Amino acid sequence: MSKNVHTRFAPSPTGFLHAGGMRTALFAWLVAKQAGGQFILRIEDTDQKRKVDGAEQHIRDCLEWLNLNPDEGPFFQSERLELYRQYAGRLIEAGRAYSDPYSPQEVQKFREQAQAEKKPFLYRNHRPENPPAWDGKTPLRFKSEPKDYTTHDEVMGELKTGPEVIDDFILIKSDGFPTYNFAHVVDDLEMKISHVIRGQEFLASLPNYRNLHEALGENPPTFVTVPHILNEQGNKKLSKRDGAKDILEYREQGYLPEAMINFLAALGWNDGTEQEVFTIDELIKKFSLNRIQKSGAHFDERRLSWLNGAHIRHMKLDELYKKVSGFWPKTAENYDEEYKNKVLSLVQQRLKFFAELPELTGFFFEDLPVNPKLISEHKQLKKYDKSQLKELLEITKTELEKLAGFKADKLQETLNGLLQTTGEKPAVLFSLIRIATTQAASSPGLAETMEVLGQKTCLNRLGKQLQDL
RNA sequence: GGCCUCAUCGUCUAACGGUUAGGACACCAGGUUUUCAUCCUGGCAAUAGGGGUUCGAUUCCCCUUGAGGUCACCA
Repeated sequence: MSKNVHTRFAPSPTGFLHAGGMRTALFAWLVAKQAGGQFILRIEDTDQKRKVDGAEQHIRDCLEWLNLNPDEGPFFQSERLELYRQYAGRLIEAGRAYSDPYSPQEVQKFREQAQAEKKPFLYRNHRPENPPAWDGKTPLRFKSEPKDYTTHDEVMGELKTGPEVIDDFILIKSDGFPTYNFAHVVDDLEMKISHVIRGQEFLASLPNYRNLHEALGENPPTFVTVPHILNEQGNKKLSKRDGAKDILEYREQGYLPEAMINFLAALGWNDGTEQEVFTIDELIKKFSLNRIQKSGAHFDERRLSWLNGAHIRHMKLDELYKKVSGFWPKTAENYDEEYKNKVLSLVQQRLKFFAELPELTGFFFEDLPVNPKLISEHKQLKKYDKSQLKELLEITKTELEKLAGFKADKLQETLNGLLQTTGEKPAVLFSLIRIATTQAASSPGLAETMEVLGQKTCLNRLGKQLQDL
């Protein structure tokens, strides 16, 4: 029998989201969508000190950008304190929770002592014999029952652990807020979460969660532990302080959500075939937890960039046109849609992300100043005298002036004819014309570019180049 | 330090115990009458080390090494 699939993304609002958190959200979303289940957003704001203004909105913006919209939520743990108290009451009644009588300093001493002995710290070694009744002003501890576990994880497989990893962790802090360890278990039960999908940092705590589930008399969910994404150097888990980028920076740079999703999904997952580029629908269909990689993966921005270019190339022009609207150079505002569409069609195949658009298309919208370096540093043209270049441009100009109908195929004919009459190689003549008409280090095909620029602009620019020679 | 997890080209990865260890990114070279890009062709490049088990090991077992995580009134 299959249970209803409920997954959740449960970040704490402590800053921006990076690729690691975003991928966890994506996996949870994919699992829910694939099964026709529910994807729930839960904000884990139980640490008031670390809470950052705007972080929650940022989380929603990220999800919205990638279109991973929650079916339920957001729920806020800070608004559910009563619920955690109820569960805590159940544990106290069952004799499975007790008041922690030590001061933080005392606990710290125990910890240092354990460290000095090169042993892991276990609070339960100091478990008080007759703790006072819990008054809500001290931490409430879980009274664990250390034992062996074999825990099944959908990614990691069977995990065997001994009693030494089970400890009396804090359920409710002295400020009245629950810890993550307690709150997430309660919420996952209450929200009927079927698959708990989260990062590797929680792997070591899994047995403790099972112990808590047993104390509550509840069944654990399916555990899905996703390995970390490492930074580009590969020596650290991706983290904010280590220079990981805010995921929204990629939106600002003009990356496509579908490319980002493709990239994140393929970072640690594959479908077993040689397919590299996936649509979102394909991912929903093909995603599988048991093909998630067990080892961490390096974040490789070049791969993201390639993938984004690939997705851009696969787009229909009018669709692409809508997406790039905010990225044109300022000078493009005087030009109409038809013109910009033509320009876009010429650069579509060389666009990696939209922020490159101004650099790639600037010369379509304004006359760039003549840049003598384009000739003086050109590997062929630098060998020519100015007078020679001048002559070539003069001939070109006269030919183009005569031309009626400034179309790419006609232009190509004319340009080919010029090769004949001048006896020059394309590497010389075409480069020269291209530089004169664009003043750019690179451009789309010469004839196509000239057609879009139009006869008047081309002749005008040839004239300017001639004056400079 | 204890415990846990992981280990194939620089990177992402494929390979029922039997493959010339495959693909992709990146890089390099060539081609598509200029540049950049696309596209095509080719090239470089990996099973961390050592022991087993087996007719045969990237694959199973052990040890070593390396990497990551965890041992908070953070999540």
